[in-house]
Amino acid sequence: MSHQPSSTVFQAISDPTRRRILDLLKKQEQPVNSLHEHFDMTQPALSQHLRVLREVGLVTRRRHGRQQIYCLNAVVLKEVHDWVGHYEQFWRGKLKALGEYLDKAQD
Amino acid sequence: MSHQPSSTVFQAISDPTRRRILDLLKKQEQPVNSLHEHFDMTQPALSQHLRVLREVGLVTRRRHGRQQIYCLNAVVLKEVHDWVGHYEQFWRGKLKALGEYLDKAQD
DNA sequence: TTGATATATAAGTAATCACTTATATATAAT
DNA sequence: ATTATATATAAGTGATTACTTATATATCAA
Repeated sequence: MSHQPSSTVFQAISDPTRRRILDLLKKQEQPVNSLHEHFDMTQPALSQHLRVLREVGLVTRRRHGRQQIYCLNAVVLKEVHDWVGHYEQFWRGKLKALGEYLDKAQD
Repeated sequence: MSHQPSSTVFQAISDPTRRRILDLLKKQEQPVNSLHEHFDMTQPALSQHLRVLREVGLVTRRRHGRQQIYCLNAVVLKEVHDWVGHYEQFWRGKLKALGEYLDKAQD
């Protein structure tokens, strides 16, 4: 039972705007207009990014009056964390060796 | 001298084929024809994916006779690992709480 | 040198992308 | 009811993507 990680989460976070949205929601859940202040694009453009994030489950929303409050659902990122985690050993060894080399080179 | 719009690591790993290439190179460095056996696409298509990976530094290559041996350079993934790492706390708490809830529910 | 093998690049294409403007929907305020 | 506000959807566009086939380059073998 080896399922490939679903392509969609990786694709969702491949866009810098969407990563920034997540970074903002990490600090605090907030409505669209509040998020919009941080971006140099139209409101529909932002709403489209939010839709992509919603569709992969990275954010949820709830209505508050006229506003939609967007909220991070970070657990979806676990898939990415797990995948990249399998590579950690491959750079940790190298960086450690580099550090030790540099330490010695100082003498 | 104009350079190509440099794609980020996030963009490079957004494609499932390229993630599979990295997974294969994680097990062992290998030449293009060996990688190619695992994919249902033409050799040029694979070479183009390898180029993307090279351009962001995720792989290196060295010539061995007629072959080019591709080799993982995982340290580039540290950027991704660090970014998702900042979200870890947001799912860890929730999952822990869920686990405890399920434990209690068993009684 | 000639031909085979391994890989890369070039050119073309259909699908997807990230945007835009225009418009629709839902709620709130007057 | 009418108007304003907050957000979403629709339709259109140019750029980028992931592929294809055709061709170029580099190395090896005869």
